[in-house]
Amino acid sequence: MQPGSDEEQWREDCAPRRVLELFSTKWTSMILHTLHARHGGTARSGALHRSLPGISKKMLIQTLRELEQSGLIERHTLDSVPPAVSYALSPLGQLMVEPIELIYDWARQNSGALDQLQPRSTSRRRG
Amino acid sequence: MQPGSDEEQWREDCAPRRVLELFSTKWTSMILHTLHARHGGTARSGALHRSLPGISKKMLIQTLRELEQSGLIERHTLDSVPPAVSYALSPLGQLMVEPIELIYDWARQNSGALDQLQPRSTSRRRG
DNA sequence: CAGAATCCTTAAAGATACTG
DNA sequence: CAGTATCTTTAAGGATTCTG
Repeated sequence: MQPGSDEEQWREDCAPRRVLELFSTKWTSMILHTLHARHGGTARSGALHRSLPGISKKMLIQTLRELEQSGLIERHTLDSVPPAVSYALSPLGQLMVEPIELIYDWARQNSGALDQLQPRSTSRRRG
Repeated sequence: MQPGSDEEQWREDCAPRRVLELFSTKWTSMILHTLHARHGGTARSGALHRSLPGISKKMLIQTLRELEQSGLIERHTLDSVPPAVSYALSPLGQLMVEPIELIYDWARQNSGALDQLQPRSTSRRRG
């Protein structure tokens, strides 16, 4: 088609790819979605864990750390015994929830058509 | 929030997760996007390869095979020498391009804010 | 040109046990 | 409750070589 038009989007580091890279790890988008859609933006670790059936404690904490380092969530701790820790979407995190909800909404609206989607023979992500 | 509301979306096999799983492999969404946005839905293998800087021939063919098996693209071959093969978005593929373009559009519109996104220390996806 | 066949490296994810 | 520390598995992705 137009070989050289809008060259930025083919760069390795363009915005779309950064967003998609965020979606490429198993739990990232699900945690952000759950935090937003099920907990209104803030939740304690345990509550979040219970909202995410199938996730291991390790993957939960690890992903939360990565999200924190990316500036998408904030970790708030109440120095009590037993410890109480909550995670909240940062402003940037609230922004990143937008495309995630776009996907969720679109997918739910098209779930009928998506049933035709054959799962890949390879991959199947070691779940 | 509402613990038990809309229980489907927390299932392992819900539509949103199937879509996101498709995005989880490195080249899938980029190939579909390129096929659509740069080639109008159909392209020959070589042209596609040149439109995707950084992809290896192996990953291109492998991902194309998976997309074909998922019913998202169709492989058309002209039995000539040298061989000519083209790949085209199927109706289902054209549907799946929708959420991909949603992401691309959203990301381009918010590329400024996305510059704040810190890359994760781990991961960095072996590219 | 389009692709198959190997080999290899690493990271993503899970299991399990332990700590304050 | 919230989190760390290992250990292991496996598959995703890449490099290279070969073929019709």
